[in-house]
Amino acid sequence: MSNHRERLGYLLKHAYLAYTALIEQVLAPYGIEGREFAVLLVFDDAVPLSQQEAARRLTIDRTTMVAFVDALESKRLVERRPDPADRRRNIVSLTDDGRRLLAEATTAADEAERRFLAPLGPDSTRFTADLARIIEAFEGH
Amino acid sequence: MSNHRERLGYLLKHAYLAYTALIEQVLAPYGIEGREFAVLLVFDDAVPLSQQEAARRLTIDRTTMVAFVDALESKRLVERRPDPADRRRNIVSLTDDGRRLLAEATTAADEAERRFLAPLGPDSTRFTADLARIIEAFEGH
DNA sequence: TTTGATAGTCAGTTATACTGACGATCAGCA
DNA sequence: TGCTGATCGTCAGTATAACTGACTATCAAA
Repeated sequence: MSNHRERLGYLLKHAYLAYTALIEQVLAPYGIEGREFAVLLVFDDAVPLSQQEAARRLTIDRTTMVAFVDALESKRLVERRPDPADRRRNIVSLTDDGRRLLAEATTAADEAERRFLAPLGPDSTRFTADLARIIEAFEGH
Repeated sequence: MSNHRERLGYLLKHAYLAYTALIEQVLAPYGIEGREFAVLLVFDDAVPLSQQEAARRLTIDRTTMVAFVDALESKRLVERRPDPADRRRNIVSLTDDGRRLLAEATTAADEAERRFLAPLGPDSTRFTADLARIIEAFEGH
C-alpha cells in the first residue's frame, strides 16, 4: 500500500518542496526570493564573476540570469559594469546594501537549514554529505 | 568560496534534478514519463481511488490530475468509470496493459534508484530514511 | 582585417500547474 | 419530497518559469 510514498522520487521532490517553502518564508522579510538569494551568494565571490559564469555555477540559462540581475539591480543589491578586460562581459558585484542584506539573509537561511535538519538529530551533517556525494557522482555522468 | 554549492537548497535541488534526469531516461523505453509513473503507482492500490484522492496523495491539483488521466487513458494504461456509489467521482483503475507496464517500469525504476544511491555504499537506506523523516516532520507543519 | 566564436539582451515559445467557473451529483434537512 | 450547500470532474483562461533563436557588440586568431 501507499507504495509511492516510499519511492525516492517522491521523497526527493517533497523534501525539496518543503525546504523551498521554508526558505521562501524565511527570506520574505528581506524582500528577496530563494533563487535571488542563491544568485547573490554566487556573485559574492572573491573573484568577480560575469553573468554567464554565475549562470553556469547555478546550472541556469544565461538568459534567465539576465532577469535575475535586472531584478537585483533594481533593488540596488548588485551593480553591473563592463569588464575592462573583455567588454562583452558584465562584472556583477554586490553593492554595500547587497552585502549587508546578504549577511542578514544568510544568518536567517542558516537558521532555517538547522530547523529543517533538526528531525535528523545530531548527525545531520552526514545527510548533507550524502547529498553532496550523490551529486558529485552524478556530475561525472 | 564556492559557498553556494554547500547550501542545502542547492544540494536538494540538484539531487532532485539528477534523479529526475535518470528516471526519465530509464522510463522512456516504456513510453511514460516519471510523473506518469507516479500516477500509475498511486492508482495501483488495493482500494480503488477517485481522481481527487489520487491527486491529494501526490500533492498535485485535481485539475492537473485530469490531464494525467487523459494521457494515461489514451495510452490504454488506465480506465475511468463512474463510481456507482457516488457518481460525481471517477474510479480510475489500471488496465491489464497498465499493470503489465507498471510491473516492468517498477523493476527498471528500482534498478535506477539502486544506481542513484550506489555512491553512498551499503547503508543507503539510512539516507532514504532521513528523507522520509524530514518530510514527516514537515507535514506536521 | 577578415573570420569565427562568445557575452549579454530581447522577443517569442514551451512546459507546467494554477484559478475560477460550470454542470452533475450528493448529503442533510425542513 | 424538494430545497440548500458542498463536492467531483472538467475546461478555459492565466501565471510563472525557463527555454530557443536571433541580434549586436566585442574578442581572439590567422
